Amino acid sequence: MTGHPYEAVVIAVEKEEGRMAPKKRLAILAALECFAEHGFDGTSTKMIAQRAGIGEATIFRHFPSKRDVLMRLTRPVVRHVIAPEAGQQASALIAQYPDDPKRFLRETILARLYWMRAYAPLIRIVMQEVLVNPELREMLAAEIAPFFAQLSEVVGKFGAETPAQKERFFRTVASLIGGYFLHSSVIAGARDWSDPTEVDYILAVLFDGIAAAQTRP
Amino acid sequence: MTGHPYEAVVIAVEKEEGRMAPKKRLAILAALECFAEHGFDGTSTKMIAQRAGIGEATIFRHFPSKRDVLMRLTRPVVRHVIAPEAGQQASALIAQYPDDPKRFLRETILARLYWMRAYAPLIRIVMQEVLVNPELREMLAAEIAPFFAQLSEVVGKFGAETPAQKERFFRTVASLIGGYFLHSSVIAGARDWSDPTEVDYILAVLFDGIAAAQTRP
Amino acid sequence: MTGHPYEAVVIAVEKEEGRMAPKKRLAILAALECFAEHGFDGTSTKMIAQRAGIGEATIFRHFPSKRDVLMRLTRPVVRHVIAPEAGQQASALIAQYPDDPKRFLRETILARLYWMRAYAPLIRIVMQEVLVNPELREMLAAEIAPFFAQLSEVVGKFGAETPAQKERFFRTVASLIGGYFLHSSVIAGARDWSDPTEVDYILAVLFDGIAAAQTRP
Amino acid sequence: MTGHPYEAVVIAVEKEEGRMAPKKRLAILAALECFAEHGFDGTSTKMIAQRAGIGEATIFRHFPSKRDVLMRLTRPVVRHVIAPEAGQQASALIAQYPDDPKRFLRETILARLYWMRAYAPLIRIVMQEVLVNPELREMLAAEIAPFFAQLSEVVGKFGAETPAQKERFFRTVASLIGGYFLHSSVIAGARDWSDPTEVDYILAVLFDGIAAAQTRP
DNA sequence: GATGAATGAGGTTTCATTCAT
DNA sequence: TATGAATGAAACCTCATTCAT
Repeated sequence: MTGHPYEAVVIAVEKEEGRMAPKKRLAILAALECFAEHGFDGTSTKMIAQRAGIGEATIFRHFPSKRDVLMRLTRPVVRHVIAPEAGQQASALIAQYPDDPKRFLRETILARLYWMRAYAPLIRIVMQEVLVNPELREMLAAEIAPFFAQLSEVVGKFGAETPAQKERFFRTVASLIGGYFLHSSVIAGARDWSDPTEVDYILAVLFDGIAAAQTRP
Repeated sequence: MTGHPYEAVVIAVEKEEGRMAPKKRLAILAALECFAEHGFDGTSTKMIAQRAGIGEATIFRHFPSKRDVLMRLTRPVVRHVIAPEAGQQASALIAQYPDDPKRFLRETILARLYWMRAYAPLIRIVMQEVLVNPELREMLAAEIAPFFAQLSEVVGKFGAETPAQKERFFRTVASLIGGYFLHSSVIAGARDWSDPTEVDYILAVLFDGIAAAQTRP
Repeated sequence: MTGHPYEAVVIAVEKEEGRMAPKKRLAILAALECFAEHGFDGTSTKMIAQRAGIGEATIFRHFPSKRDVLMRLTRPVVRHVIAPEAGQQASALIAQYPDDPKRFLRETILARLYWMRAYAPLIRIVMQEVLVNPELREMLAAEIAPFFAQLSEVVGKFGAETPAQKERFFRTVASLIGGYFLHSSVIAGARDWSDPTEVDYILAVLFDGIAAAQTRP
Repeated sequence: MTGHPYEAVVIAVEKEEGRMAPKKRLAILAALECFAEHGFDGTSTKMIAQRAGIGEATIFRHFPSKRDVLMRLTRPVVRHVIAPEAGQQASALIAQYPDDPKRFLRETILARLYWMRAYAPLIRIVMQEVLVNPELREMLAAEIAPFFAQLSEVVGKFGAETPAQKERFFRTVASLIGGYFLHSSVIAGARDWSDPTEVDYILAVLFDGIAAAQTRP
């Protein structure tokens, strides 16, 4: 993660597509920056090319369309970082805290948040685009499903046994994390936030209800 | 709310701007549909005009710009319906259930959801645009603030006393409602959903924690 | 046919689509000139706009695509001039020379040639495009079919009775006219040509064979 | 002519330029197919490269420009096959049928048609491009002239003595063959055609007029 | 109030071609 | 020999918006 704040994305893309041409790398980094600043529709390919210092046509040598630039950035980030790496971590954590699902949940959420922050701009764009782009929606669903499956067992320890219960469990946790992420990065991004503190609050709500959660610092 | 599913928006706008020309009404309804289907940037003024069966220029007789179409639809909905009407309801509910804040919260949330469903497409667009459109963000903040202020007292009954605690309280509730709304309208919109059932689940989580919530049907 | 050499095309298009905006007229005339000079693919919409002295976007207000410009020019010319007007003439000529099919054929061919010359550039482009553009091919086939049907009877007087014989008859005559048209306009366009003389030669070939035809002037 | 239907073109080109690199051969075959399907302007170098399974740059190692691909395919075909080989055949035929010019013409036309079919896609492209590409036009004129000169004497036997008469003679025959070729390959290509039958029809027209020709099968 | 006409600016994408390897 | 990478130029087309009627 040296050199460029989004270098991690390049690495993730390379894991997927193999070593890439230098200008393709530049294109990806520039696209990320532009998308983050102006949103997907607010970004033109010319913008990307100029920021990357490359010819506009070069983008289209490496990506068949502008839409594809977003997809090909998003998929590796989700797959290689959010999902499988998360999967590894989840396995490790399950082994580490076999009798403390609460602790396990805490660490899992914190790890997810860590990566959401690392890719914050991309996450925001995805959150926005996903409401309007079915292709992206399907891709996300496909990538996230295995992660959910893996967590299925642990979720059982919280009393969620039927698929419906599990779905609600995931929705609840995802809502709380997502809500916090948006609050802390979009609505009140200027403030200082302590992820562990907020996650502890979320967990307190989850385990003891919101009233009890207020007694936390 | 007869005639057209989004007629309610027209009524809300008329409360703000007075009786409107018939073609303006058509423009609004068409814009809502288009925005909901393709997002704000994915919608062209030509698209709106065609769906409305009016001339493209007519849109600009009634709205100074495309951006204003969205703003002038959103503001009345938020102001006249979500916020103040909600305020009235909130006052009534507070009076009605002075010693049962839990019940009060339930009714309040259900009422909010009722209106979210009535304006579903607009809500979705706003959710999407708010991430990328600061003007919209500020407008929303300004409209929602008084509503929060009004609820401030009740929130105290749940142990949220400091501003920070109140903010977290609101965030938590908003996240859970928002998450449910998206789940039930975007991700799994085809399914049959029972708002009261799901709200009861949310409340169970809020009051007793997620494990206890699983014992519900 | 005053004002502009291709004015006739505008008139034909207007018969089809109703009175047109002045800039649409300019666009059509410019498109014709450009197509004639550089072919369809060799002509850019920018070129057309510049020659017409209008904005490029104006072309697309009146025609959904560049391809459509060609189609919408070609169809009226073929329909209103080559085919039906030809049909009227054919009827008149049949009536005029009921017992002189040779004379009838002569006048018909001469009239066709007259119009081919009037729209020479368009005819050339169509001849070129038709080999590669199936849409254009189908359109032409549909427009020409009724004309052939109408001539069917006269053709019988030359001994062509079965459909196969009629088809060969048309092919033979069309080949000779087409060959002459290309020779006189593309291959040796600079020379002076006398259409009546050449048509008489063609007819001589048709009626007495090529050897006999040589005795003509 | 095994391996690939257009192999004959490769052989003709090799007669001109010597044994060629394998990828050049692939490029030629692919170019022919693409040109035939989409026309010259409708074909991109990328298309050719993809169909040939080679790199786009490889085309430019073997041909200085896209335009040259067409020219370097066309010239050998015309020079080595249509014209000189035809010349040889013509000499042989003149010797073979010194007193039967009609028979001579029949065999000559049939031989020409045989080769037109062998190079059908190229012929079609040339027919199309020649209308818009003066360079190609001049090249063709230069290649065909000697062939015409050689036939000049025989043509005299049909009564065509002055240059003007000869030119008309060639035009007439070329028109009828060209018309038949287009009819049988483009307009009604799906049907079964018997070249000898149709050539006999053409000859009947040429020698006895169209009415007499109808009595043929 | 309503709109057809018009457009400048800019969008994404394709093109034929060059060059370093 | 062969090609992946790269690109300037230009292609077609769309956009939000103005204006005369």
